[in-house]
Amino acid sequence: MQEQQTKYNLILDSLQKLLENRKLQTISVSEIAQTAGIGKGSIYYYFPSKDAILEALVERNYEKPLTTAKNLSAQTDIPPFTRMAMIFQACRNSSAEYLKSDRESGVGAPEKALLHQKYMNHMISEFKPVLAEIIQQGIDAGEIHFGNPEALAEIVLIVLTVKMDNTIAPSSPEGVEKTIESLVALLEKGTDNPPGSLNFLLS
Amino acid sequence: MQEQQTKYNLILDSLQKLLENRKLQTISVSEIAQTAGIGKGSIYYYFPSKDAILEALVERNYEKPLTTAKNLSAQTDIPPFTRMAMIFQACRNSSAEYLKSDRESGVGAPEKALLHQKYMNHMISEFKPVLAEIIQQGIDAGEIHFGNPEALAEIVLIVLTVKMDNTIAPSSPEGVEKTIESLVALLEKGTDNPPGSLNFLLS
DNA sequence: ACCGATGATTGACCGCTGGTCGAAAAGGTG
DNA sequence: CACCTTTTCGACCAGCGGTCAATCATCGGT
Repeated sequence: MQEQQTKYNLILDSLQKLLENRKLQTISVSEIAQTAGIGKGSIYYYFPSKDAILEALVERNYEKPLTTAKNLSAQTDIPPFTRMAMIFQACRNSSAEYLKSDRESGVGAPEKALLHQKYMNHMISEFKPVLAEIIQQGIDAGEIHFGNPEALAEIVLIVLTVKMDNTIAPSSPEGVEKTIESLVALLEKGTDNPPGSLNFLLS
Repeated sequence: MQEQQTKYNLILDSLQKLLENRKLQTISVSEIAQTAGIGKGSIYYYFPSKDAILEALVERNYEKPLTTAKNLSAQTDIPPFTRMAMIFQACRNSSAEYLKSDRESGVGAPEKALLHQKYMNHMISEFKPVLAEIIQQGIDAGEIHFGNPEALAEIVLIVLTVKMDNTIAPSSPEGVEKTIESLVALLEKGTDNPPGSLNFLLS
């Protein structure tokens, strides 16, 4: 019918909508069902648990930026640092989507811990190999000097993710920017690149 | 009586014990009460909610390493990098205490998200000013070259905490070590210090 | 056109939870 | 002893995540 999207996605949509101004613990499965306009039992036909709904939502949200990042790793004509910045932008955009609720509404981020932990987990583990590959290419091309590309990718992703999420050590937008600037400076100096060669600052 | 420790601490002890091989969500307040050998109602006399018990437990566990770190910031005779390493050790020891359960028992770290988030939050926000102060002293003494000591402290703490917690992007113990080694290398290079001047590797 | 099978949908239901509350015990002071 | 405050308690409550037998929809086979 007019529903080309499966009920599976309908449930995810409902949870996402509810998550915009409520914390997870206060959202009941019955409520998700009600919002989706279906019976509570149906939810357990598509998902084994409430937790699994959240997990699926996280995965769905990072699908797009992840594939663009993967495509990026093949674009060897673009300089590695530029591609790193592009991945950073892709992440920032997609994370902004689920985080705007925290910033706009007064909810803050009291206990969406599970959500945040899952987002960060997904983010770091999925993007790490892609970013490591790009760094490796940079090393091979002599544009980056560093011993362990995997570890470097992890460090960068950890700091970026934590600061962009802004749940764990929350600070003002300017504070986030300062930290990221310093990360960039550290990165440039640590990989024998001149200041300004890494340009993340487009937000 | 023989109880010199208040009931407040008794409750924290019980939660800590239960947390050693169970995830938080499966531990009920009644169970904590039972373990502590008191009535369930008494728990709500000392704590406003289940969440508050966890919060208090986190704070209690980081009390000791935090004060030693604070004392360390006054010991200006010790070189800054050495003091950084000492703080790192203090953190590692105290975090090891609450994490050993994850590593030893088969529980893994499926959903203690809240616990981990709270630990990391506490850790980073409390240690940051102390570490920043030490870095500032290092800059003043000409031993460290970096623009923004606060941001540098934050970057270091974020990476260390995330990797030591090992919940968000879990990896093998060797993987953790590799990442920390790379962080040290990045730090040394980024602050114009020779390789080996920062020595974290005593675990 | 009818049937049976298979998959999808449902809400009443269950055990249990975090949290409340009035009563009662314990403890101190005169 | 009486009196008051601080502590302790467990029965109780609304509501939770999750289950399940019953129902409904769809459709290929005859």
